[in-house]
Amino acid sequence: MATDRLSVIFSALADPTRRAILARLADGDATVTELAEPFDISLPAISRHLKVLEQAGLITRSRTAQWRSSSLNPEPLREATAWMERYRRHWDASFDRLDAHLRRIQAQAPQTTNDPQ
Amino acid sequence: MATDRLSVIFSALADPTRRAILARLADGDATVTELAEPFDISLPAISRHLKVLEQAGLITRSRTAQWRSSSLNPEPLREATAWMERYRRHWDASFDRLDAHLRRIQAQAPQTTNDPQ
DNA sequence: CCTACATTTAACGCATCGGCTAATTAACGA
DNA sequence: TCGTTAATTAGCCGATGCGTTAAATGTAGG
Repeated sequence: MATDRLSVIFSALADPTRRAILARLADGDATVTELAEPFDISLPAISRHLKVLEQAGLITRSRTAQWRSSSLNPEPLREATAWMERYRRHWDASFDRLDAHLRRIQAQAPQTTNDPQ
Repeated sequence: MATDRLSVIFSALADPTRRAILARLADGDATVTELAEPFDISLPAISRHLKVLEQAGLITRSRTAQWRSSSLNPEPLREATAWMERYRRHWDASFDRLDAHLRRIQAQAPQTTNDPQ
């Protein structure tokens, strides 16, 4: 069923290997072999993790000769965070004040109003 | 494998029904039957969704007579957000400035330093 | 005690996930 | 053109996820 965007993003983040890959990519682009190096799993497995991350929009990939470089695309993290932000007032007492403050400096989008997922 | 805390949290959030349940609970506690009402799925299915949410720490449950009330516990969302925040600098150009500002007003925990997952 | 109501547990089916090895594709370079 | 290296695809397997229906459990109340 996981057909909606947020489900795809959260599913992608649910795997520790994939999160570790994202962490690695935060330090710079890397090829599949480079990304596989720290792990005990096979190259095809890494390849499929990358496919999952790509489909979630969390990485983009480019090809140079026979190497496929992956780079981090954190935009979906922003989406996921945006969803969670709706609950921030429940955990952070001073959220409202801070939020208002942030919006003032940032002049962000007019606030996500009411999409239930 | 999903044995680490973040994996459990993200897995719980990966299902749209569970996210909708959380959204509902943001408006106040509810019983299993009340939570099931908007959905086309069986009560046992909802019951298991609640179990998943509970194991992720996203809800807590209390029993009054034969009713089990669920209430939102957003603390894990804070954890998940904390993980994502590490990438914020990649998507938000003005993050560093804002982050510093936030830390100044909030006097938060001394900043997550270096846990790779 | 017996019934009704709320919820969970059991047992099943089916799809997806995450791993593997083997085979294939793609590009380079001698 | 042939061999090497990089990466993906194919096919398999066991585990898990999410749904179902039927049965069991727990609690209140006549």
